[in-house]
Amino acid sequence: MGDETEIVRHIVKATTLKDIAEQTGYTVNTVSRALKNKSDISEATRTLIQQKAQELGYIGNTMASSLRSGMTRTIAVIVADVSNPHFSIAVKEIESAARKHDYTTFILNSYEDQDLEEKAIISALSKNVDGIIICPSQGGGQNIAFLQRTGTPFVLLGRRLDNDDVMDYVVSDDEKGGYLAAMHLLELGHRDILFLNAHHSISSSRERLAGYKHAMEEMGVPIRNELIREISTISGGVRNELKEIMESKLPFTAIFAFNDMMAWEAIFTLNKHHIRVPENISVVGFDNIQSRMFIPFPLTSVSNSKGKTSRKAFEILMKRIHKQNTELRYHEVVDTRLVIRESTRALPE
Amino acid sequence: MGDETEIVRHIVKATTLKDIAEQTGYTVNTVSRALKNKSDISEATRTLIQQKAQELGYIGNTMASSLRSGMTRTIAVIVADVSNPHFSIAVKEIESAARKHDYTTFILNSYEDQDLEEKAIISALSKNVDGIIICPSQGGGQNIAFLQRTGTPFVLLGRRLDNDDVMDYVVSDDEKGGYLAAMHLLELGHRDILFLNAHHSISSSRERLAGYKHAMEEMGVPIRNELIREISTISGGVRNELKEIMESKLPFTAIFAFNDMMAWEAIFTLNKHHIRVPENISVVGFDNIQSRMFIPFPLTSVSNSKGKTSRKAFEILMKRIHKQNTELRYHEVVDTRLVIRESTRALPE
DNA sequence: CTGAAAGCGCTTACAG
DNA sequence: CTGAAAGCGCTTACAG
Repeated sequence: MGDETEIVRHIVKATTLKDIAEQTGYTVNTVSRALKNKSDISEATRTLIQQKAQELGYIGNTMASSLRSGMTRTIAVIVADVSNPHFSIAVKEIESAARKHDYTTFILNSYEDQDLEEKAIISALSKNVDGIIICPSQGGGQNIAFLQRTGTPFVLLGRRLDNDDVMDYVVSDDEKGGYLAAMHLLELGHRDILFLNAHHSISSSRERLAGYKHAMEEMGVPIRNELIREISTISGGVRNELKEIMESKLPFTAIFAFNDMMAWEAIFTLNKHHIRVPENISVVGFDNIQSRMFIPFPLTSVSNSKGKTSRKAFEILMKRIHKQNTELRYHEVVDTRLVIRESTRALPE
Repeated sequence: MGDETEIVRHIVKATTLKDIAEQTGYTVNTVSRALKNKSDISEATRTLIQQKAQELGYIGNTMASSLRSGMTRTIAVIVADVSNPHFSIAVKEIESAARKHDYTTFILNSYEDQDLEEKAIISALSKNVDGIIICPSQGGGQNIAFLQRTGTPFVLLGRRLDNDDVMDYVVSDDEKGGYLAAMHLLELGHRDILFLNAHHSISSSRERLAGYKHAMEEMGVPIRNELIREISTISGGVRNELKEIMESKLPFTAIFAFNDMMAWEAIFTLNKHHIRVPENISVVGFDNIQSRMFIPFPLTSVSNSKGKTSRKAFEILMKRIHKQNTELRYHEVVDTRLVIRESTRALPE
């Protein structure tokens, strides 16, 4: 331990309704009702009590009120890894929307691991959250099925599941995104397009692949499975795979990466091998992180409107929590579009 | 709203201690003690009760237990903006450490705004968090002073305050970092070093400036105030400032930016004006984000060990929560070092 | 080793 | 318009 200084410890007991009641002569009940602006309290009483609360620096004990009312005004967001900008932007947007509705947000990482995801869900449930926004981790939907059995409202964000017609979800139009990315490269003359995809248990991975294949077929380019790779989205996965591919001498002139971080890693790795982007290889990413940060490398990328997607997920969760339209499921597919920058160029004839 | 499907709504009431008590014939008290592995429960009873709990899928109600025990096993992390990788990495590390100690983490953004910071603190307090890790927002320490008066344990992360001898903090050695960055540029022959700094109410801003000045003085280079700029750390701030500087024709050959995001934005802006890094201008950043993400632009940057810093802050918070060493304050200054990449080069003679 | 009672700080439902 | 009582689901402190 570093520098350590002596202090006087502050011991402060939080003000409760009881304190306000004692100091105003009303009962705890009346104080509670006055502070919540209930209609059947006289104006004078309300003012008096609210002033006293202000004076004492009263901060309500949400825990206690939740225990009785059944609502915690708390939600949990469960993502693979907040340190991935794609998720941190979503978390920011959700926290921001939640705050405006007076909800507080738990953040939990699942690291694409089924066990950690289950723990995260249980952790959220034991905190009695009113609802959960979750990007289901790769590897299957057992945890989500469990979550559904508990009856706690939740919304899937960014990925859907096989049986998702009984759940709410907000996803991007990943098939269109995959199509746009591949078509862009095809139109530039590329034929050997390496797809650095994520695990096929992730719906967006499957759908982007469908889009890729669709574009290839439309242009009459045969689909070669050795060009389609499933890679860990964890940092370092692309580097290892790409090294192997280059050693195997598999020819390719363009890369379509599952997300921008993987695209960056691909470019980084290529550069290490003195291969230049876009001079030697064209690269397309997904997520358009560049719209939020001025990354100095101008990456062509599929934009999936994280702000809109996140806010939509929160809105739906609110509806679900407040039991509106309980017979309906909300299935939102947010449009994607291609943002062309300087990481892609035409293949020389 | 998009596609909407009818469903059967699941209504599930959570299992409580009472349910387990009824089904085993013991009282709620005994059930509680058995599940918490208290010593004065017979082995047979413990096993029976734990099996029944497992069978019923019992998930404890933390809220209820907190109300009685006074501990929520919940912490809050308050940062300027989780979508900034510097903070999202810290949040990830803290959440990860917290989970291992069975703590759950609230995330709150202050956006460098005093009012939002106050609301975030109140929100955390009303959730009865056991402790708070906070990166104090720019503009003064009134909110932290308020937080201290409440008696809730907290640790400052990344920034300290004037009166911080009465608080715990973990910061980087910012002065050393500023010194290393400036000295590196000076050794490369640069003299007109533009410092794109953050607001002076941020301690790390003041300390990095002190390091910058120290290096300049050591090399006998006069300090010119027009080269030292205070800029909003919000995305877009650098671009505007830099445009203005270029229009004013103020000459500079190198930039030292308060953080990597600002450095990236500077490079992005320079490139837009057809100025190349490092050919025309050298750039040094701070935070070394590149160690966590394969950003394809190799930025020279000051590394400040976010993993170590975050974990340290959590450890100290734990000590504070558990009232260890209450007479001492923990003041940690984590070492910084320069990581030289390709964004800096010697000034031509 | 187990139980009966009280209480954490609120809100709810009802009485007057 | 205000109050007295009960209760949310646990844990604590004590009794036996």
